[in-house]
Amino acid sequence: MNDQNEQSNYDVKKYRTPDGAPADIVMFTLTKRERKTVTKTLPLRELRVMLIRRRAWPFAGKWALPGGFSRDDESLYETAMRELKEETGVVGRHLEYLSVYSDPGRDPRGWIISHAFFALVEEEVLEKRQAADDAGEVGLFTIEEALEELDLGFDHRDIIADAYRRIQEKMLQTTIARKFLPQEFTLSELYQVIKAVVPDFEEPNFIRKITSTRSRKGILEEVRDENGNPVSSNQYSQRPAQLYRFLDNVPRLSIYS
Amino acid sequence: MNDQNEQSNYDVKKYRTPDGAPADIVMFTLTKRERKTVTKTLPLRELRVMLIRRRAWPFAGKWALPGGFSRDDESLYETAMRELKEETGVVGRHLEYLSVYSDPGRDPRGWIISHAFFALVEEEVLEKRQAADDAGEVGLFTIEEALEELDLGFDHRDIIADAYRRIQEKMLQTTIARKFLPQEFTLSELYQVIKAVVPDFEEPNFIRKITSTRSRKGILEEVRDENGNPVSSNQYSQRPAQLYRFLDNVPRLSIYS
DNA sequence: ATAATAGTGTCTATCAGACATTATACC
DNA sequence: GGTATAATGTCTGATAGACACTATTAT
Repeated sequence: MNDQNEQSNYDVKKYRTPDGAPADIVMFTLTKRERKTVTKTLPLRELRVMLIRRRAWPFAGKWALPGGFSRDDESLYETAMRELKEETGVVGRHLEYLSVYSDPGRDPRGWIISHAFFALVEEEVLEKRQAADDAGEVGLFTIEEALEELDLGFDHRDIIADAYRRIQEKMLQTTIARKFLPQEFTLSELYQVIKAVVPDFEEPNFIRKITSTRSRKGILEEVRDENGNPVSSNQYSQRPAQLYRFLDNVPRLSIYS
Repeated sequence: MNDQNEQSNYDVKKYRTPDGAPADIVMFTLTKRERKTVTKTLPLRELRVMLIRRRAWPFAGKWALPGGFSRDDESLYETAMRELKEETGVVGRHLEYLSVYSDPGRDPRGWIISHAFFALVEEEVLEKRQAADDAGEVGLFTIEEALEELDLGFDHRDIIADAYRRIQEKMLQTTIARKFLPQEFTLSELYQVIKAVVPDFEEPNFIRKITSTRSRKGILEEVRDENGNPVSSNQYSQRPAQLYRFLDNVPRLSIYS
């Protein structure tokens, strides 16, 4: 029998092995800022990324993504969930795998292969959390700040750039907008959320397209009360606006049809 | 000074580290089979996955994805390129990252975090290669065989299922169809390639849509000779068919517009 | 002539895109 | 009444979807 066919002959330490496999999390949130105007109006929404200031070597003092090393009893998804909770206090939000970062030399601590995730969180969840800890060590930055102004540790600028591209794509092709909205929302709110993530999205006939084109049936439904009457809200506008909620249907997109 | 701020105090071996970070490759190819008919006709095209029969423990004798461990002087993408070449003889084809597989216990050799890639290769490249090595050890299987009939090693069934979903999505949303086609091709060939990967794709007006809708301008262009006359081919049909080539434009897709 | 695949005509309903207009509130 | 946002009307041209029809070759 071939001696490679025996477990007892297998030596897991024959070659050098990685020094760690962390999960790093790009946590996106939409901040809402009240606007002081004469009449009711939508708050300003801005896409922001959470960063923490590093205390330890390497890159001590620099801003970087929250994250930490995976353990041998958990999947990387579980690592990301755990670190998200430990480092930022956020629990159970949308968390999705992005990519792996493995260029030799990317981490001065050794051979460290990092797995990036991105999370989407409503601002309210963060506000509770932030009050609870050391304010100077956690920051919410706009994408422009994170990508152009800050000097980030590791290759985290690349990771954030990739995550931004991914979230823009998903914002247009899926219904992840729901992660930044309450259960029931107006179409202006939805439009504003999309534009906050994809600034060059323009759709003058947005309301009509989303409400009355056959090909988009199944994305949204009107909210109705127990008598079947449409429910509207005038929280953000003079004239009340119809409330909608997301359904689970996402049309299949194709460049060929 | 905080003692965590010194490189000299950093111990990379304080915690258990992974026993390896392999790259596994889901190599897709479209096999072409001549059909014996009275007249000229397109060959049958079928999507297939390359598997190798394992020689060593674990899962010796079972079919599994080609792949191998990453080294500390290369990125995982480079690992995948190298393994693709070493294990299958294929060089320089489309190779793209898929996802990470890290469930505890997924590999009996230890704590091994696997990185799946997928590759797209024309059949011709494989044919040259296959003749050159031990025929029994390499196989090309249809997706149905790989997912339903074979008993694969590791979690490779899940990986193939994920890769299949991904390639179906990309086939409709990008121009990766070009990876399975010659530089210049007819619209029937393109349609056939799409259907080989996404069997339920149906578009009766395919030719008209791709050639004469404004919103799809920039995907394809007609091949023309030095005098500007359209070039056609009758390799696969009685009546010659116009040849096309891909351009670099891919329209941005959105469920909202 | 016949068969086979490539490609166009044609018709209706739907959709896109651009503006104008009306509707419903608060002030 | 004035103002702000929500929603609809309306018009033109483009597209979708279905089916019939014509075109170009090999045999």
